[in-house]
Amino acid sequence: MKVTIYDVAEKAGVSIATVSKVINNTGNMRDTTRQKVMKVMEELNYFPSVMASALTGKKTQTLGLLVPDISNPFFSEMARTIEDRAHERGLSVIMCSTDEDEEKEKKYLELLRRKQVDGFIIASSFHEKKLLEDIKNTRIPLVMLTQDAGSLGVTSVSVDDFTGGFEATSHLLSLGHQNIVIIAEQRLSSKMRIYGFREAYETNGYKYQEDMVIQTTASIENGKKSLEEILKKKERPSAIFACNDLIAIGVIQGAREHGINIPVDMSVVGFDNTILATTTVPSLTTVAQPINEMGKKVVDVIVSNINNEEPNAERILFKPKLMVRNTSGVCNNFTKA
Amino acid sequence: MKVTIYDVAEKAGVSIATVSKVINNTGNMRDTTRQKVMKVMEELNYFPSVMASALTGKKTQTLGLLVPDISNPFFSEMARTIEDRAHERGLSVIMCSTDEDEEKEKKYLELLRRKQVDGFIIASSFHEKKLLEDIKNTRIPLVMLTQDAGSLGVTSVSVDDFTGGFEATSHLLSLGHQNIVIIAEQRLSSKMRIYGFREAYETNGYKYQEDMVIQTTASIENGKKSLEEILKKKERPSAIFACNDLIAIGVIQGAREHGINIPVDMSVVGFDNTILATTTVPSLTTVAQPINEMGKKVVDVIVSNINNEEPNAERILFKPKLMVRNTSGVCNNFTKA
DNA sequence: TTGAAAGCGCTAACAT
DNA sequence: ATGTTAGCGCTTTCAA
Repeated sequence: MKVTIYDVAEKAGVSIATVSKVINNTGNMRDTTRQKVMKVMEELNYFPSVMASALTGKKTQTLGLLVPDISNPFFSEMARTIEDRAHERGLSVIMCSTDEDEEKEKKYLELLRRKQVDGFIIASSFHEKKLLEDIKNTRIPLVMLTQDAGSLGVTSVSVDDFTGGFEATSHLLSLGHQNIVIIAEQRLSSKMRIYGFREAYETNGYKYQEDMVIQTTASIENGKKSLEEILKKKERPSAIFACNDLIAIGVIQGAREHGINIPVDMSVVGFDNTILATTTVPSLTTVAQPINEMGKKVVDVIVSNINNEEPNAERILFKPKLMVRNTSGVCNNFTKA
Repeated sequence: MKVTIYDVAEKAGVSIATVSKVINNTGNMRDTTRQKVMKVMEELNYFPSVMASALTGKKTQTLGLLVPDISNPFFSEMARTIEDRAHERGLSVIMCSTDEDEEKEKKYLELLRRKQVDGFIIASSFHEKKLLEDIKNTRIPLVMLTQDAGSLGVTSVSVDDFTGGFEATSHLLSLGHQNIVIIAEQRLSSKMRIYGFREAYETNGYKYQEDMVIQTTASIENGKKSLEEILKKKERPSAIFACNDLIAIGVIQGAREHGINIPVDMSVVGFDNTILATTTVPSLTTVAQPINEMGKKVVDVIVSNINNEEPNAERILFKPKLMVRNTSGVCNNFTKA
């Protein structure tokens, strides 16, 4: 059977209270006693049960991470840094892919609560804000990642999407592109990128119009589909700003199938700077999010929330960085199909 | 405070035993009682604590998944299907990236044991086999993924690496390549792929030599480095068989930098068929592993092990599928630098 | 410096 | 059909 604190206590000839104290490194006791107990724990190959200690009010030492899709390179790269940092801080992480599906969001949240995770990192955009409020009211630490917390009053860590969109657009404009289409997701972060686009666009004296935006969700397939839609327009744009790399790559693949030369006939810029951006050919001009720093930061924030109980709601914005590569080039005025 | 079984019992005017019975859907009771209790649970927004029930000997309903690196697309894609299937079966999964590092393997295993996971899925190749034996002796269900269980006596699910290597090689041979170099990892699966290579190679009357193999670990960077090493050889191979896509892509990138035209000057075939294979240009000829089926299977196996207690050790091999794309072409006898 | 004992939220006999 | 109660493995006063 499993070795328990009782076994250790018995073999060491002390009480379980004493053993507990050495486990938690609390209380005072003779050094020889501590040594003795430690030795026995070693011999018995004893490991305290997280379950049992959690039941007495201590932490479970596990975090819940909700992402839209762990197989999306952006999130798997993010998950990796989160995992590493969490382990450094003594926490494990349970990952859940929601597909931005309302049912799953609810189910996973509930599940993780039942498992008494010490805190949540939410990188999936929640439909039902009430669920999050509920978490907050229960005083379970909660941090938003990759998105703003809105009126929720918790801290959020994300990239400065507005600036990212602004810079991507400025880059395109500086290359002479005026007829640009944006392919965006239904997330707040995408909206901010669009605002950034708009700001840059209008500042340059052009007129932003609603129909410059196409909505979709993140996948290569959807990138292709969006391009098809774009090609049906009377006027073909000279550049496309995709709100993430997956979509951008779909566009590039679709373009190839249509014999559209990128970047000669059309420029493309993505967002995220995942592994795919450097792996595709031509390599993708994209807006980099500092994934590693963001991942680290988000666990540092949640850890401090867990320890301090003080839900100080900040908005932490990281600086995006435009990575100019080979899918963006000067506009050749190729505006007719 | 957190609402407990007592709160429910009190408000419903029954004992906690009754509440427990409705939670677990066991025992007999008047239907009206069940209804009443359920209603109260609803009203109180009550969720039973997994901690507490696990402490009484029930399952924690969580799985431990050990992979080398969750940010490697092969593993993140695998993790996604595992996660989905696990959730279908009522389990969450804690993911840990070991980097194939002995320290981390040990640490994470211990951590997960303390958290009383119901079972382990091990996709990381363990240095210290004893740790795994220990798990097995403790009767915690354990399944190997992506690798053979060796003498461990547990079930394993993997692709038929030997056949995969064989087919990749046959493909290359049929294109006229004879001077082939393999870039492999230090894992058993790579070894099997090499054996497959060897079988195909020798069957065709060629002589396999140790120096046809270069060892490295999975990353684009290492693929590049390996190519550098290869280019230092007196004779440049006409084809390279990389034991996974990441390495293959590194080779392709390196080749481009050296002005080597793929597939004209050199053919490359990878292994895994991750998203990167279709995303790179030219698209990568690679050996596909049926990631989705494997992921499903591995959780089905672990779930049945958890339920039946019977550690029936099978070796489940999935069929690989060669995906011929654009990095492999006929040999142009380009053997001198 | 050490130990006894109550309690964490739940399950599972065993009673009633 | 329902309730009483003894644990599960640990933490934490409070006493000794």
